This record gives sequence, structure tokens and C-alpha cells, in this order.
Amino acid sequence: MGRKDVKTTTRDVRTGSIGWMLKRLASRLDGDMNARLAPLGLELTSFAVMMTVLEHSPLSQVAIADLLGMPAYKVSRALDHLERQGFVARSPDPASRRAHVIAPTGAGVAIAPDLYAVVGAVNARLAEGLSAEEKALLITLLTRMVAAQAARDEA
Amino acid sequence: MGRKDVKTTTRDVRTGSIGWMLKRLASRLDGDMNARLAPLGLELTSFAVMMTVLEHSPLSQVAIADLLGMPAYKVSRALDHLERQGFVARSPDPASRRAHVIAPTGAGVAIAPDLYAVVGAVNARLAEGLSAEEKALLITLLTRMVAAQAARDEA
DNA sequence: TATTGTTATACTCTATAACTATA
DNA sequence: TATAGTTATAGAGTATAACAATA
Repeated sequence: MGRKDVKTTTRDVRTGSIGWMLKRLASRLDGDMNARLAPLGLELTSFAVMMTVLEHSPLSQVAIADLLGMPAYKVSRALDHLERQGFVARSPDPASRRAHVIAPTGAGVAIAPDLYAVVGAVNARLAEGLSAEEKALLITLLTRMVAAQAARDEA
Repeated sequence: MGRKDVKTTTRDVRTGSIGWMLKRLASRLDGDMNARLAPLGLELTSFAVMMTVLEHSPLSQVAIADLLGMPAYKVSRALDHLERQGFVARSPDPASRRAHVIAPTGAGVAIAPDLYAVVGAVNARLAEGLSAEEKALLITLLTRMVAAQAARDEA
């Protein structure tokens, strides 16, 4: 052993680090997403809220904030936009006069396919160099990582 | 076939989408990194610059900016911090009087292990639920994705 | 007293581009 | 004319907490 084995950690952060690569991939995502959402008149925050409304409606604003891990004031603003654009509606909650029931309008449901198309396009581009099996594997691994993260949050 | 197969895209963005999970994991990363860097007196931007200096020194500020995909003014500010903290030194470039040669100081080299420890801890936490083989596989897949992204940038 | 939602305000961050010095 | 680096400044985004209404 000429040299002591100090390779406990990779010596080049950029190539070996999961976190570094994750961040790099995610940061490009933002630009890509925004570019594709702009024609639809949406920004990233509104998009995230809209997806949540489409998939979990009817729900309250705190519920949206919880699901997305997003502060309440952002949800409020995003809904302002989305309501002005006619994609969602805030209606009074029969169960509580301080809460709103958020639901997509007809127009909101109508653009859903476009939104899913954006998601599909972005994901396809992300996994461009991977085979179908590799892509499935990646999803499995990422899912486990997200789940572990969520589990830690509760503890 | 009772129902037409419309499952081209997964119907739940949160669980099926590579991009969504990537962003979720990456966003937590920032908080985690900042928490671990705070005791060292560093922020995320300074950290990124410092790592680049440690691994590629000697180099110019534009070189740092290129390697990180970071605007020049950020590099400038980060180096201001790092220089004040005594971790890097700007010295005149013998080859060009307008360029600076950036290199770590003794103190900069001395904290390198701490910085790699942060990277290691964060990565370990990220991959907590994965076996060693899965972790290696994940790194392979992510590396390919990053490479594909870089290739697209050149085209 | 706690919750739902909104908003004002202050703060931080980012980006642009103007600037000096040099090539 | 182009490059290296710095900085002022404007604009965008973020967070805090104060607020009204309701439970």
C-alpha cells in the first residue's frame, strides 16, 4: 500500500455527489418548466398549486399549503392569479365560514391535459439518456428517498 | 378494453414524476446544507465557490463562474467573503494584469476536510434508505442525466 | 385561544448594466 | 473591441408578523 486509502469520500464533488447532481438537474428544471409554462400564462408556483387543486379538489388553502410544503401567503397569491385567469374558484365552505373551498373551474379542468403534457415533456427530457428499465428504476429509487425524507419530517 | 388507455402520463404528479421528486429532494438539500455550513461561517454560494477553488486551483474568477454556471458578480461577492474569512487569496496573475489567480490559503486547505464531511453527511442522509448497490446505481443514472444535460447545452 | 385567510412591510436576493482596467 | 473584475442600483421574490373573521 503505497498510499493510504483516503477515498472515503469522492475527491471530486461535482461528479460523485448525489446532492450536487440533484441540485444541478433540479436547477435546470426550473428554467425548462418556466419556459413551457409561460405560453399557458403560468409560473412555477401557480402551476404547483394548480396541479394540487386538480388532483385533490375540493380542498382548503391550508390543505394546499400542507401538501406542497408552501407558506400560506404564497398559496393565497397563486390562487389570486389562478382565479383571475379563471382556472380555479374559491367558494364558501358550508362547514366553516372562515374557510374556502378551492376547486378547478371548467377552464381549469380543460387545461389539465396541457399541464400534464408539460410534466411529461420535462420528465422525458430529464430521462432522455435512460432506457425504460433504467427510468423505472430511477423512479423507484427517488420514491424511496422522498419517502425516507417524509418519514424523517414526522419524527 | 373497457377504458381507453390514457395512462401515457401518470395521473399523480407527486409520486410518478422524476422532476417533482428531484425538486423536492433538492429543496430540502438547501436547508440541510445551510444548517451544516452555518457553523463553518459559510453559505451555499461561498461553499460552492470554495469547493471549486479547492479542486481546481489555481484558477481565475471567470473559470470559477464557468465551472459553476454562476454569474461573475456572485463569484466576486463570494470571494469577498472567503477572502475576509481567510480561506482564499486573490493574487495578481503574472500572465495578465487584469486577471486574478485564486487559490486557497492554508486555512482554506485546513477546512477542506470539514467541507467534504458536510458533503458526505448530506449525501449519506439523502441515500439513507438505499443499499450500497442502489446508491452506486443511482449515482450512475444521475451522472448520465447530468452528462446528457451538459451535452444539450453545447448543441 | 386557535384557525383560516389576507395583506403590509421589511428584507434579501438577483440581475442588469455601467464602470475601470487591461489586452 | 473584447475580456476580467467590481459595483450601483433597480426589480423580484421571500418572509414576518399583524390583521380581520370565525371557530
